[in-house]
Amino acid sequence: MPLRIYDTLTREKREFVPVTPGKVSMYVCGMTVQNKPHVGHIRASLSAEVMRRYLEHMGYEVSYAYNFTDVDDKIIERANAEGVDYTGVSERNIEAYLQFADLHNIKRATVYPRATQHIGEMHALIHRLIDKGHAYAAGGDVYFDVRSQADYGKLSGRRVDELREGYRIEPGEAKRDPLDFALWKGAKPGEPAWESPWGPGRPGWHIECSAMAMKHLGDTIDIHGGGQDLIFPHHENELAQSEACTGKPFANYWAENGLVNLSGAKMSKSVGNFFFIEDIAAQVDPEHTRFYLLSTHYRSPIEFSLERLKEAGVAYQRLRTPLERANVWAAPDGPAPVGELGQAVADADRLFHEAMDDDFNSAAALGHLFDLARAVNRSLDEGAGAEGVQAAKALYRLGGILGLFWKTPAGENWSAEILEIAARRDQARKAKDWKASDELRDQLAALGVLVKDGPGGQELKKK
RNA sequence: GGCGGCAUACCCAAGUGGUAAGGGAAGCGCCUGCAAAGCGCUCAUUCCCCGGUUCGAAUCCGGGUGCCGCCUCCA
Repeated sequence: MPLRIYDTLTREKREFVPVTPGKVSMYVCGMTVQNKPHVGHIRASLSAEVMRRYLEHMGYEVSYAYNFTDVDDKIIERANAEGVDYTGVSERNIEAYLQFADLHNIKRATVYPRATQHIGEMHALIHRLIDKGHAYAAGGDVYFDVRSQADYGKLSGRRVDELREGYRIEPGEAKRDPLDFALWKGAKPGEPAWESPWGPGRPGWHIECSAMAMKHLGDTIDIHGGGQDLIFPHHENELAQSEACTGKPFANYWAENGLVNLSGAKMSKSVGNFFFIEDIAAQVDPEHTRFYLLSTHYRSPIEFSLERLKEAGVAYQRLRTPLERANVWAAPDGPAPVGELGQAVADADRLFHEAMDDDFNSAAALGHLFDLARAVNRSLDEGAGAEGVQAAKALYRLGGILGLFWKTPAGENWSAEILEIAARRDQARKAKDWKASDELRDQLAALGVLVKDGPGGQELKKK
């Protein structure tokens, strides 16, 4: 079954056909690095990354650009407040983003272009737009002329004449039409500025993405991602100026991800209700967070709370248990399972791929993994040995396509106190002193250690 | 006001014409000294409401209701 991807522009799922056979180009509007990364940034990155992983799994060579907008009003504002250069703020937040992306096993993009490193490319685009009559310079700024683009609004389903007159024109702006947007902003005193044919200034918000996408991926990219909150105006404007410039389609599939909600409302910087990923990572295993984010389709909104995450952790452990029982990380390859177990592996493999082929439906794909986990546990219970281990490895590989199961079961560094209590419990248990043994188990539980008794004796596990 | 999306069990969540995946929680059973884990079984005659199309609809059409997002910076 061919891969189908939902496209915001045409509002339908279409079979995926790359511009160049065997290759895929992806561009994702990444962070404006004015603050530390929050959960929404991680979700967007993850949504795109899973597409990338799956495309690579299918044999495509993927070029993936994730950009950083490293200069804007809020970055400047913050830098001024801290008495540092704007790069002091942007560099720090880019580092934080990469750190937490790594922590959640988000593969590094092919390239991380930054707005300020593409000033020349932006100037070139602006020149072309002015030459073609789609842009005009006014008062040190340069604006895109929205009405010069007949199909402006096609991505977000808006029409210029229907757009509410609720915007405002900043003092000093010289737009011909209120909907026109800045390609180049003339510098105000004290702001970081770059020289340009229109005077010193800095990029408008949208032109950077067109410049970076075209430079690194070409005039027409296959997949364009980012949060759904960017559809208008950002993606709309990106599309308009790019197509006005090249006359070619800018992106073939607009695959925007759904937003993260808190208590039913959108997580938002402006509202102030958001979680820094740093704070989540301090309390929740990154594997659990990744699993949770993948358990809802990428285009649906997702509720984020510690309770949900905790539930997801329990569910995720169900998937990991058979892998740990079989120790797939260390087990050598062997003959594929046959019979009923072999059938369970084949079914899971097929259903997993069918789900992912259907617009990267990781939620459905994960559901099929649970069926395989049960089959593996059953075979392990029945002493299937090597076959069960190979079935577990099949589960491990499927999860790996989604970037799960990357943590090997770490040998825990138990404190001397815990080891001492555990030793006493082991003794009590061997002496069949159940009362003492259970009390000691309670003590360990209070210290966050779970004790499991198996044929080989007791086993300690972090709760 | 305009544009878009969503509404499936106690909770989360798949499912876009063929007769309701999966997970959590809960209950029963097996296993276990007891637990934990695992396994087996139970848990929506029904998919927000009302009409319609169809042999057949959670899925399509029309009309409601509710919630969310965008229209200003936001992933």
